[in-house]
Amino acid sequence: MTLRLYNTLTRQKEEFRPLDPKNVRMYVCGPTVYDFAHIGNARPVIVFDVLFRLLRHIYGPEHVTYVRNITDVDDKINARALRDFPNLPLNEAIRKVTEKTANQFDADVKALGNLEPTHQPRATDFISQMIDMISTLITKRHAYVAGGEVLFDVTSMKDYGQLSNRKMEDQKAGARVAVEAHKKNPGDFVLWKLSSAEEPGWESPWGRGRPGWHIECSAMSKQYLGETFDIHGGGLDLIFPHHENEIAQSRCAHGTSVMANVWMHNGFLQVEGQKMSKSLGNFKTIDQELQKWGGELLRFNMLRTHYRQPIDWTKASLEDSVKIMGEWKAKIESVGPSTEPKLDLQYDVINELSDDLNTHAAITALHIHNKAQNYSALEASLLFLGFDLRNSKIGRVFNENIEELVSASDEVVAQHVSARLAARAAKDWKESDRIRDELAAMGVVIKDNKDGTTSWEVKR
RNA sequence: GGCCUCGUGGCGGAGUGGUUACGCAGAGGACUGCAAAUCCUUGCACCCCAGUUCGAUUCUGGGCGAGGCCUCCA
Repeated sequence: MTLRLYNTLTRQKEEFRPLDPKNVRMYVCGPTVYDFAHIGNARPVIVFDVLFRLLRHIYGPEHVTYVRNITDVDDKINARALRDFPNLPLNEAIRKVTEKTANQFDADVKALGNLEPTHQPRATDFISQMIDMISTLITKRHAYVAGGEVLFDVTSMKDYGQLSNRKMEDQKAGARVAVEAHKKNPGDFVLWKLSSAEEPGWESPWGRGRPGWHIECSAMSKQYLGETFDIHGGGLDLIFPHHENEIAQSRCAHGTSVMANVWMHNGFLQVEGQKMSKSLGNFKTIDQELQKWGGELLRFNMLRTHYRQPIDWTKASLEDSVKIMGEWKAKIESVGPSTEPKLDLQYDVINELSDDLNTHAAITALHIHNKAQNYSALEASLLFLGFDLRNSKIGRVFNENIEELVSASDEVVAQHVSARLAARAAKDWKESDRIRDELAAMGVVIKDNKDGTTSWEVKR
């Protein structure tokens, strides 16, 4: 089994060779918890969960460490805290905001069928490690204190810009990057900044303040995965500046030539062909989409597109997914109760995933198992990918929608169905069809089964 | 301006130097009182131009087009 992964650092697919097969280490940047996570936030979580599953399969579950952080120190959180809890002391208000949204995130992610990461650290629990790292950077002359901030000096690192392939002099300094007098170079970034009395802060050698955005990931990855590890993942937008700066911090602090061997980035998500934004009114939270479609469906829809491609999140595509998943669920259940389907995991699915996580090709393999009526293999593969269709509600309309679509109670539907059965027994086709039309008007679709019974389901 | 993606049939979306992607929708058939569901069969493609090649959708160059990043936005 050869696992090949596309590495942003080298811009090509490479064979994956862990530093230590007994402890394969992966770090993924998680969300900033200032509000409900949106559907775009779900993409890296799902994509890297599939990679986590694949690594566990190849190296053994106990030999893979997966860290996904939660950012709970951020100026947007502060703003949210002031807005939502104006009467509480700021630190308390912040904790309320981050607890609520972090719990929501956990619930969302679980409903999407993701395994729990090995560790899910919060930035605020690692302030002292960040302070230590910043001190080291100052000692090694990679950082300096100026204007109430500790700044990283990008010229102190010869190959800064390697990941994003950027040279600082090419950037439109002055036009896009604010030139601030206290910075030695426009590209220097904040490691620590002082807080005013109203802002949250921690004591440090440089005064009461808070960490910059990038240092937390450097500190937490060091804590759990060491100075050098295997895979670092996140969204495309994090390549610059976040990941570039993480690399700078970690490598300069530890004196290493690499931070992570493989850097992986998922593509962005659009909604109905447009960028998702609050101003366009097409902003979708995971929670809303879960209510509407259910976790399995969102997960499936996400994996139908290769992780590096942009994905267009459309109703049409979701409905397509409903058809596929609904059929598979029916097929899997048609063979009776599950008996150890895990034993029937086929090579083809693993093989496709091993080619840079080609989930779409893996799904094609599932279609082929379905076609071949190999439902045990189908179920095994689905379980491997995180789909438990037997316990899902695919094919059923969700929650409140059922009320909208079916304008009659179950009893009324049942009365119609039995009246129609009687008409059919009497070969009164006209009456039978009339009742069927009536049911259709209520939003109910009739199926006459081979065994003479009639079943119905909600019309989509 | 700099850096980076991508352009495949009605739609979604893989992949490949020569041979069927796959799914949805469409068409035909089986089954059915008629339908639905299911099963079988099937039409439809690789942005434009030049080059390399026996042969390119796949490689190289150019063009056109779309998107992202350079703003603590996954």
